[in-house]
Amino acid sequence: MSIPIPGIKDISKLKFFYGFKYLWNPTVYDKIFDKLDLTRTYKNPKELKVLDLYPGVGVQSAIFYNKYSPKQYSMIEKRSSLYKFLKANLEDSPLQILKKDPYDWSTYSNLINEERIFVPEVQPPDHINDTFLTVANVTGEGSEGLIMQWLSCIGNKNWLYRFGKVKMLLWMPSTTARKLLARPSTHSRSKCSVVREGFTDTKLVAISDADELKGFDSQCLEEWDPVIFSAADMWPTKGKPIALVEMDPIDFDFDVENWDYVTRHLMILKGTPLSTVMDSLGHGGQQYFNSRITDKSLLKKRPLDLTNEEFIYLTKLFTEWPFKPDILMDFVDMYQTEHSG
Amino acid sequence: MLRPAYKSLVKTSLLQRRLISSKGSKLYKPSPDSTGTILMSEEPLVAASSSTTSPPSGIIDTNDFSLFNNNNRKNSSSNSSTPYQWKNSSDLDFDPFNKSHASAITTMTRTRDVMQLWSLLEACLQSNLMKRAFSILESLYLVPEHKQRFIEDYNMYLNAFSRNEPNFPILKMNEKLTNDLETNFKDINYNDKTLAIMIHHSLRFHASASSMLLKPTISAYFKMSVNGIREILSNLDILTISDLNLLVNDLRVISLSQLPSSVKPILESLAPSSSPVNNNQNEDGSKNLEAENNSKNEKNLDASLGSMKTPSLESLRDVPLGGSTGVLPKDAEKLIAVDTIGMRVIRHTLLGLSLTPEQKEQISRFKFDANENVLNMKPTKDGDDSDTSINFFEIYNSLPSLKEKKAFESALNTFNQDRQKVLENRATEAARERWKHDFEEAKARGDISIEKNLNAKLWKWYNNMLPLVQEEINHCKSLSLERPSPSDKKHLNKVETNRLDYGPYLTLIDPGKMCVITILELLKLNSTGGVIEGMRTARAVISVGKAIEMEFRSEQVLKSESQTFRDVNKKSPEFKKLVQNAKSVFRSSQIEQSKILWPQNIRAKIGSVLISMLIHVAKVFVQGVDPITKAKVHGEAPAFAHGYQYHNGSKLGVLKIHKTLIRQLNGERLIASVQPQLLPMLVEPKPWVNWRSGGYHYTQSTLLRTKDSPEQVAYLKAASDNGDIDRVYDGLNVLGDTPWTVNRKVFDVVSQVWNRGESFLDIPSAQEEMVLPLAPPRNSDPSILRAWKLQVKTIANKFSSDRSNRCDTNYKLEIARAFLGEKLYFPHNLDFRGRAYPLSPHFNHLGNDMSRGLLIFWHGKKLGPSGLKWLKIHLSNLFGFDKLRLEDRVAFTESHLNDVKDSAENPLSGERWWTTADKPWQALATCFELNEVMKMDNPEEFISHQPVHQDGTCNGLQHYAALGGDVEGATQVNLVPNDKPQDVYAHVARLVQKRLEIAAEKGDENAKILKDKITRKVVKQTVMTNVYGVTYVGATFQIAKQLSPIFDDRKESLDYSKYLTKHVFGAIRELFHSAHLIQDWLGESAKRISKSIRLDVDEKSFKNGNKPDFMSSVIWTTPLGLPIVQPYREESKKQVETNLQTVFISDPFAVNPVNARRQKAGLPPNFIHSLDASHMLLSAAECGKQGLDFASVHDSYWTHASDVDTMNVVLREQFIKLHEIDLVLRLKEEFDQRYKNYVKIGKIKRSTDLAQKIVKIRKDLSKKLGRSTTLADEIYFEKKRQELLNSQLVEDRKVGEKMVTTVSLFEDVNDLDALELENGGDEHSGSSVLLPLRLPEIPPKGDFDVTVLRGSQYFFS
DNA sequence: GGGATAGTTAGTGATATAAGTAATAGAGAATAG
DNA sequence: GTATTCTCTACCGACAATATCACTAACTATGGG
Repeated sequence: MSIPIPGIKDISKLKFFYGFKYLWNPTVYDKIFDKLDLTRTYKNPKELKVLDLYPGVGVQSAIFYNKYSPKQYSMIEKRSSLYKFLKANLEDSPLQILKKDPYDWSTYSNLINEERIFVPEVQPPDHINDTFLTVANVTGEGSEGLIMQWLSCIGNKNWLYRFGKVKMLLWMPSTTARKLLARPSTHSRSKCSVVREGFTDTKLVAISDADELKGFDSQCLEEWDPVIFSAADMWPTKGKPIALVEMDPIDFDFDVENWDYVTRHLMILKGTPLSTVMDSLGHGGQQYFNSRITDKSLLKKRPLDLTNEEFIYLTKLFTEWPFKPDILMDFVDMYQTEHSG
Repeated sequence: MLRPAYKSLVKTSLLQRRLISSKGSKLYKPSPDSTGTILMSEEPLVAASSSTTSPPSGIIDTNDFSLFNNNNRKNSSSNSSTPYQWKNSSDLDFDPFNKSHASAITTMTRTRDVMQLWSLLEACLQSNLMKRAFSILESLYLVPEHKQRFIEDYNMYLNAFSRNEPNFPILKMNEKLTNDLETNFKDINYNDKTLAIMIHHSLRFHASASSMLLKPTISAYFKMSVNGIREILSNLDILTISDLNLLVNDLRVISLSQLPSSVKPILESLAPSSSPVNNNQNEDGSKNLEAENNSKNEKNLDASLGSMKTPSLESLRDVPLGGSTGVLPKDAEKLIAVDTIGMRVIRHTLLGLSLTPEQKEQISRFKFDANENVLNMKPTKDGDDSDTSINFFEIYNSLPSLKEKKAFESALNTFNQDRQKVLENRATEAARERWKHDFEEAKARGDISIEKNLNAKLWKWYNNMLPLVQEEINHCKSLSLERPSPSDKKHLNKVETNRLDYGPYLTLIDPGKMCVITILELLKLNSTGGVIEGMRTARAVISVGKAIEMEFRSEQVLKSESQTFRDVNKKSPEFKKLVQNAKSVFRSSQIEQSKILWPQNIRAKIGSVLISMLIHVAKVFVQGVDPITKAKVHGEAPAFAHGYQYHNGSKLGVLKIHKTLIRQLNGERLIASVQPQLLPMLVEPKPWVNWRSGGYHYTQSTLLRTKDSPEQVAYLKAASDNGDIDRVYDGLNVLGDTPWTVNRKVFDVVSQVWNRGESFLDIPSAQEEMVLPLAPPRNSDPSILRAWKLQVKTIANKFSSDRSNRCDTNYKLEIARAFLGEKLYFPHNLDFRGRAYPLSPHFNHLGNDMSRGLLIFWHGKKLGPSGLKWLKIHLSNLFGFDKLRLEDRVAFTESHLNDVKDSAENPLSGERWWTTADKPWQALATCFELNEVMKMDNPEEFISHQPVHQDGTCNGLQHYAALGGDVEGATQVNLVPNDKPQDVYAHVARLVQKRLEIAAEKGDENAKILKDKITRKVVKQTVMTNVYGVTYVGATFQIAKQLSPIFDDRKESLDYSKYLTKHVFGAIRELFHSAHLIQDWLGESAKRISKSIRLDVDEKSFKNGNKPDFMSSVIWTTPLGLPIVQPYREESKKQVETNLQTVFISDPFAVNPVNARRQKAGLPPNFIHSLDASHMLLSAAECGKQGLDFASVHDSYWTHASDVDTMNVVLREQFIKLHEIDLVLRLKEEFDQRYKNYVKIGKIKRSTDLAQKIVKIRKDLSKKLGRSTTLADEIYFEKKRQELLNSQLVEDRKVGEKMVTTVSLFEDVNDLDALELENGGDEHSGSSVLLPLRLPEIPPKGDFDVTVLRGSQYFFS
């Protein structure tokens, strides 16, 4: 028995949410799932537990379920109209619909620890967790921060990543995908792409606008060979293009806090060569790094040009700096309140 | 839950869209057809025409309020003596008094360019870059609007040229002038100043190479005079005293009587004993000029000279005549130090007084040399003070007779005049000297001492920085010489291009001074702007730039002063006074002349250049631990580091200060880094005589703290030039003339507490390190990590705010220490509503309780019959018992006399009763006095210095009650006599309580829980801020803060607060119903005004034909004639590139649409504040007249205990005077007049006749134009109609009368309100039309008779 | 010497930045449609 | 013609985002006739 997939006529009645968009065309989904070839990772889909964050109207959820029939498929949807929509469509299906807020950390601790509704299996970090998959749609314009936070959770090995290397299929605005996937020496290279490089192996799977591809590295594109669909295949049809990425955590071993500080500060002046930019790390930074960096050609590079390996190297030097600044004090207090009754 | 996108993303993009909206950029290049009138920003944007044509009338020029006595609303509009000055003049221009909005758009665009050019011109001339200056002149000449004033710029140039080339022959100079004006600048005519320059040049040339041509040439120049010889001679910035001496006494081409009165006495005394022969001869010729030439300054000086004795010839005989004109002083600083004459005389005077032997000893030892004894700023150990300085206050107090006191003060004043000059001009050098001194001392003790001693370190930095600065200046100079034309920028790299921008400015000031200023500024800014150990870069670069500019300005004044008076050597104190007076008049005019301010971007650039050099050289020794070897490592690190921090994803440039230095700063006495120019003054401030002359002697300040708004300046200047705000000056001058001194006893206590480093009252303790909680493991739940981060942040912020708090206290204390025993004054100016503030930051009587406790009046007055009572009441007030009957307050103090005694005698070791007061430091000060009084047999004889306060009870509401004639409200705020004071807050609390009880009975759960928790304190802040228009949300937070101790859960407390706020608002509205009606009226009026359109707005400025930018701000005139312009407009900020980073600063010349929301929210409080400011200034002026010492903190008036009764009468009378006329009605009439021909966009029913007519006009028009019409088109035609109607030609007027426009149709409509559709009405058939702007009817006034408050003793108490 | 074209640059506008939305949430105005 | 989206949030003293890239207009330089 397969689960009915909501059609465009049904879903177009719903009003939209701050740029939240999703692919609705099942044929495109077929292509995407072919490309993903999930059974490679999940050899036994019957044991798979899927957590679907912001499923929207559940098109993807239904297709996924029909394809793989996982052991558990839980959707977390807070927005009332969408929740109602899901309830109505999937009333009698095995898909679980939970009205909780995916933004709230406590949702997960409740779900997993207290209520024990959704309990994934902890697996060692030598392979991708083959019984737990996360799927999310964070295409809303204001929700980019959430993606970045999830990324840093990979670095912290907390949140869902305490269960091991959990794959995530993540819908996001294509601009966000471009930022995340930027390679060194490209215009879009930024801190978050270094983070992505440091913690994950990420691939572009699908994108809603062929024009957007020019923002990505051509070599990578060749390798990824993403599914390209048109704006008509998503809802709402107008608005900014979206992209689907596949995100696998990887092994890493460096001092995350210091690395975070170093990358953050260097990427501010990302066009300034290391021969002058190091002072922005703290009092006398340039002098120190000049004395420590042995490969002088590195000094000619700009932060924008650095690979994560190079950032890790700089971080190592940074942590060995006797006069390094206090990285905890790296913020300003904008809101001093005065005046009391 | 996912948040809506707008919060983060869209918000920023909108901000950005706005700042770069096409408007801003287009303004740089005005379309060639925009031909506005000449309206440079320093020119009155306000009707120049009206002020010249309309006779001064109405309230502004009348010295009493008799014109106000019209209490009848219906009558007053037809009254011929209208309350505002401009009413008479409206027949000339169709809107004569407001050129600021619309015309500004077309003219301000160029103003911006001109301003930049000016400032550059001035800079180039000062740096002797004559070629570049000339090319700037050529650019300026091309600006058509500027032609009228061009000659002034040319004069500036010519003068610099003459200064540069003193040996340029007379004839050649004449040739140059002729050539310039006849070929280069054809349309320009010389003026009298030009002639003055030529005369000055001739005289100087003659001095070095005597010329036969001199006399004929000079005579010729005088004959060429445009406005008379006197006009030429009045250019004292050009002609020196010795020039005048030559002209009068040697060449005898002019007579004494033709001289400006300020210098006449000096020249008289310089004259050979036989009186000038040709006196009468010339007098006739110049008589007719006399009337018009009498400038305000001269009048003022005449007055001040009138009371002064002219020096006898005897004493002046040996004053050398300024015969030789020699080479100009290149270095004006040298001239400063010369001024030490007469100090022996002072010493003699002082020694002649009845002094103790010790005092005499002190005075004999004391060097009366202003340069060596500016202030007690030396970082000596405690207790040393007495050796090096004199406690003038003690000596003054110990003098037995009034006569001797007078003599003492007079001598002190003479001394202080010099010290003030040094203070304002030489302070940077003084700082430098001190550093050097400390360095040398430390050096003698060894290297480690240098590192330990802050000043020694600063000296090292200074020395290392100086060559860099000099080198940079050389770069700038050579670059400027290479490239005289500013547009010639080819082959320059980025650094050089920038250099070309700031170079001319940087070369103006002594490099050494710039180094000192930079260092001082950066130290001062430590821990500001929320940065943990450092400051914001943007703030730093601008502060340094501003400080440099300020230094430049005072140097300028000083330089020209010493040039003009350079040949006058002073021998006798009498003569000196004469010169001092002439100088002060001179200074006023000089300061006024320096109209040009440096552009903000230049300030930033200069600041960044200097700071980056300091970063480069300033090093500190640091210790660290090698993370690998764990060994202690020493090293040298830059003291400052430039970096960035993020806030909400926005970058913020910061300058970090090294921890090591911070620690050192915390332990130091920071006097070395106080901005010396803005300390309290040692002599009476220069009286305010016009809008930019008053306050400090050499440092320029303006009457109004304008928010970079040319509009505000324009109105202010017009009012000032018109003489409309003299009464504002009167009040302000009284405030400035009140002499103070530091309360030594309180100071000693504060000092002790401070040195202990413990937290005491609101002084936080001196912490070395902050203690942070242990970090949770990395893989903890994100929520736990977040909580920890938040905790760290909170602790760090607390730490940082404590430190900056302590730093602030340090400043206050050090300033107080420097002024121990001194007589000091606070120069004041006004915020844009007219409220007065001291100019000197950090330490003044508006500061916190400690600052106030540290200040007492210099003059003492016997308590007399009522003084003791008031002193006791004062103490009770300070303890918070200000809502008791007066006799009960007296009783309170009397019941605590033992506590008073203990507090005074053992302030720290005793019971510390005083620390339990609401305002402990002031209470302590009062205890000290009371304790002394109690020792007296006759308390009435006690001489008191303690200011006693009289505070209005909810002053804002008092004004509202008076405005609305609201009996109930008036009763609540003590306008009505009562035998005990009303407590508004308690009353509101009771009302809320009652409401809650009712609600609770109905079963309201919230009410049941809250009903017994309502205290005065809970509602106090909300009642207070309600006057300022606090919103529901804001009030909820306030109440939540009060409620938070009661409820554990923050969320819960907030929920209750929300509920409670509704009731509090309800209660306030009920109690002050009338006040709220006025508030609403003000708000509605402001809204309508700021949504209105001026007709003569350039119709092209309508980007979208139906959506104009609203440009009209709310403007009104206070009862004292001060024009208030609400400066709330949309901000436009730009990124400016500097050496360190780009900074984001607002563009002061941009003309932006008004911010209607803020205009609306601001009017009620601002209007009320403009009234309480008027009340204060009126009271101040009157108190001054009656010989009282007076000070104020907005609605708290201070005077001596003995004078409180008098002051109480004065302030009541002034309040009554103020409110005798209906101020709301007056405001409405002013609005009606000012915004007469404005229109607004509104909707009317489409079905009406009128709408049909409008549609028809539009159709016709549309046919003619061949496109659909817009509102802009309609505005254009209405504007045309108005122009025709106001035309001089009869035919035109006839055409105009026949013309029908969509607006003119409304002329016959009486009831606009009935016609107009309210927003969102259920009618779908409204059509957008232009309606004449109408303000809502004012709420009816009640029966309260304001005069009854004469008898209300608790009105102010 | 004049005009065209390629190259350069100054200036402006757009966008990204970090990463729990600062403590907060409901009204009122602006804008899109 | 209404509905959605955005913007505040008590007045004054008071005090502020920045780096980089794309694009364009204006200007310079060049090389060929």
